Amino acid sequence: MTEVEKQTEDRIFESATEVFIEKGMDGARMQDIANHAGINKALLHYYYRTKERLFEAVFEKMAKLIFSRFAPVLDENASLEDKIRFFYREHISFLQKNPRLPAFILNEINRNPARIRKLLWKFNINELWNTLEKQHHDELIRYNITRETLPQVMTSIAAISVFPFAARGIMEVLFEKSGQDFNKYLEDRKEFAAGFVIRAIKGCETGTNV
Amino acid sequence: MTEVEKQTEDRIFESATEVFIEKGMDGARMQDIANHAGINKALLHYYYRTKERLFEAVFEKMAKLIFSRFAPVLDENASLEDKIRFFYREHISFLQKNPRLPAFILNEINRNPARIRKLLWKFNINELWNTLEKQHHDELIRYNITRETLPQVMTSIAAISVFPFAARGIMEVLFEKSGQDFNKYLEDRKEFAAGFVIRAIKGCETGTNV
DNA sequence: AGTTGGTTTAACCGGATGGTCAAAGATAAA
DNA sequence: TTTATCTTTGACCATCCGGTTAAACCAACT
Repeated sequence: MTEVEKQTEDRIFESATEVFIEKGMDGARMQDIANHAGINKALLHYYYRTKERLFEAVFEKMAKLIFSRFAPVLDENASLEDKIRFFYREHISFLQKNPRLPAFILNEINRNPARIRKLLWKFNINELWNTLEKQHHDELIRYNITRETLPQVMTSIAAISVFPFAARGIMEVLFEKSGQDFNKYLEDRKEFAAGFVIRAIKGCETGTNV
Repeated sequence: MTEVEKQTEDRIFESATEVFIEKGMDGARMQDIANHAGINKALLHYYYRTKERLFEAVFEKMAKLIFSRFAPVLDENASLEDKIRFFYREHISFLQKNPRLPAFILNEINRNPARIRKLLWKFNINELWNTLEKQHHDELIRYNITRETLPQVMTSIAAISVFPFAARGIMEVLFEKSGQDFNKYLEDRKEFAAGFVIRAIKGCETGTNV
């Protein structure tokens, strides 16, 4: 039945997601995924012909999931500063719920750059920047952010929320040793990151107004 | 002869480094490493008994290489701001020469957290922070950086230089599409990052002086 | 030349792994 | 009940891969 079929296919997909995220494409075993889903290994190949295709399905879903989180920021009708605050609150909360996602994506990007190339090719980055420039034209000028420095700013913003998760393994040890709590750090980071970035871009305001 | 022996062992190590960095522990094949070094596969096991040990040797060397780059900053006798500038100049230059290192380290940390745990256990992070606090006590107070926010600041600093390399695969595509140059971006980033961070921490100076 | 000790190789081993296949089970239509 | 179609399984296969072994090679010393 279609009901059962969907159930099985979904269970496979979910199991594959867990195993792939934990072990990566190379480290994951089809047998592990089958065991995890409580089914026969042959059934994996019945629904997804090869390991490669199964992985592709998982990766694409996860990549879209993580990138789609960037979009809502643009829809908001708010000042640039408020958007930055909104972004960090949402984005770090999302990553708290999916803490292994960044490492998974970054690892795969490194392992197989061609895949992300194909995926990103549809995605129009120029349009995103144009939108940003239209929405916040005055603010960008006031903050002295040009077409040249915009990538610098954007990547810095992303770095600050993604890095702690990508380097989670190191951070947890360091925090443990210095008697601090990683979760508290993440919770605080939502506000800290926003303040940090806003101060950084306000710091080079042109003196024309204030 | 010892001369020849060293040559072989070094050639193995170098080949292993290249292959492991490109493919990761799981993706790398002993046969590939042997081919790359122009020797028989059995010879790998003669010098490094197992794949695990060979990888360990490579990983430890690379980890030390990347972390040792953080130390010289402390030795400098300079203001905090100058140290930040110095750090980004040096660190980004280093990563430009070893662009795949961050992804390699981060990936392995994710794959096998126990290893980095063992490695970092010797390394005393508290001492590093104490040193920092002693060297820049007044500046930290002026910038309102407390024992609680210091990790926030430090991780943000690291994130800003490491992230572009960890996410290199994405960035290159995006830059390519928007007609900008990734290398130019990295070159500019040495100064931009420093300015960005300095403005961020100066922005919450206590008003006692200025 | 013969012996010794370290180095290098070809050939091989056993288990893991991605993938296939034919048959059994289940389900709904006739 | 029979038939047809889709789902699920156990058994199996070919290949890959890390690792071993025994013999060849080679340099130094006697």
